[in-house]
Amino acid sequence: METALPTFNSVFSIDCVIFGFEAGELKILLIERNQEPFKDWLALPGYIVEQDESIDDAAERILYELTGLRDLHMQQFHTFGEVNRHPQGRVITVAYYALIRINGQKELRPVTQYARKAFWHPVNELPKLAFDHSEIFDTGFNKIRRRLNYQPIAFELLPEKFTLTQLQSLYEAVLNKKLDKRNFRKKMLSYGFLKELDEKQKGVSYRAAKLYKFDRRKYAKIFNNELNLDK
Amino acid sequence: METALPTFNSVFSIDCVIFGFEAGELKILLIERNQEPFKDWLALPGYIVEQDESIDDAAERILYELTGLRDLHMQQFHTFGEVNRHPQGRVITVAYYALIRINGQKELRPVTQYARKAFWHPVNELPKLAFDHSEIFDTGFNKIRRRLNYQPIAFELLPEKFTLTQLQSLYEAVLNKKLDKRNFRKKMLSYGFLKELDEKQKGVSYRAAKLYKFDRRKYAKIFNNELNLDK
DNA sequence: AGATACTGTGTAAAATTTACACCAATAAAT
DNA sequence: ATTTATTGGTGTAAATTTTACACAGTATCT
Repeated sequence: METALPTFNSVFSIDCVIFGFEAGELKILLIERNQEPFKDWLALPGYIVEQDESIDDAAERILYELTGLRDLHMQQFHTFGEVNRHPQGRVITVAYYALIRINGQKELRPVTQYARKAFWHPVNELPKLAFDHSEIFDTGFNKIRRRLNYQPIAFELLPEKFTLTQLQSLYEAVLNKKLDKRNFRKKMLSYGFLKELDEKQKGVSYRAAKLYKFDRRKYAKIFNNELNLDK
Repeated sequence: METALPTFNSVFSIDCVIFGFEAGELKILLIERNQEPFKDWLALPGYIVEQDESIDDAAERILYELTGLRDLHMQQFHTFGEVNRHPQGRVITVAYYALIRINGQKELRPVTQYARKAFWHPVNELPKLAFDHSEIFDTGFNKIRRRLNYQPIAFELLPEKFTLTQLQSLYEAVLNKKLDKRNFRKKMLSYGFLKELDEKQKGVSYRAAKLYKFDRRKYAKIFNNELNLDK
């Protein structure tokens, strides 16, 4: 395709802020860079968009190549376009987030040379990251904190079957505050999109809790009304 | 600056969704294009980012060049990166919105050749726009609709001094629904960030209403608490 | 049998949201 | 001067939602 567009030596990239939840703790996916600049630094998984792929496609591909994870539901949340954010040239990056259940089964294994390894790191006490990735992370964390209140993102972080206590501790981890147990349950159940299972938690050394499932269909009804929620 | 980055022939652009409010009606700023592709079509004001300017700076510059408007508080809301969204090559665009009081004083006058003219158009019954600008507009409109509930954007659309009825009709225009007069006033005033002036509306052929001002300082107090609003 | 650790439940008070209608004030028209 | 037209400005009661708060029940482990 011929272009009449003025251009300069410019690059689009994608950076991914991937949240996971494990042992009551919120974590984020980092890589150890194996390439200049910022070689050996910790960074968000991120790389350059190809000419023939949309940015949404690029986000999926890049995350896969750097971490081995696929099929996440990724969503863009902000674009970072300061002139000198990349030391080697002009790079504008579109940041995406996704949420995932951390699962011992899913191995984190980069399939490119650009990352030496990928691993989960608690969101608290994050080290300094390469480029402006610390800022990107902060922006992403604020975004999901807000979206937690009006999007069903919590359930992407939990196993398919979960207890109400697990759900609550996830909310507490994201919002960084304690919630009242009775009020939390009352409210969650009142929405009507949690399905109580005939099953209990296993392997705990105390009274086992009931398991619940997120009912996406029922949620959709409520969610479709969400835009005119404030009648 | 030398670069080791792989690149391709690619372009960043900015598109602006600028809302204005006039005569109880919500409007949007359009241009008539004077350049291929989509010559003579209506479009959002938008153009290409330069190498040495941040995307935020570019947004301001581009809006000025195409419409003559400056010093708006612009905010990015989404990035559009489909492969074929531009017929002449790969162009990824960052969309910004801003809100402004429409004011006969401020002339709309493009300072480049790329736009033949700029003008306000009611948001209802928008014609088909160039590129994917209709989609960009829709996304932006949904964004401000949501933000209206937690950001003081309404006041950017109104004159400095306004009546409660004007404020209400703005909310009604953005949310596209009728609100109850007494409840609306009660709630707005209860926030405490509206300052009642010793002045009344002029030039109306009926009982003049009191004028109010938005008190940004008081708002800031409330707004700083906004993140932990749900205690 | 006892210790441990978490599950699961209800109610009353407070705060917020909703629904709803009429007189007052002003300017324009007669 | 009177009437007409038009919007301004106001309160209350009912319904709903949110908040604060504590203890007995049950599974497991020793």
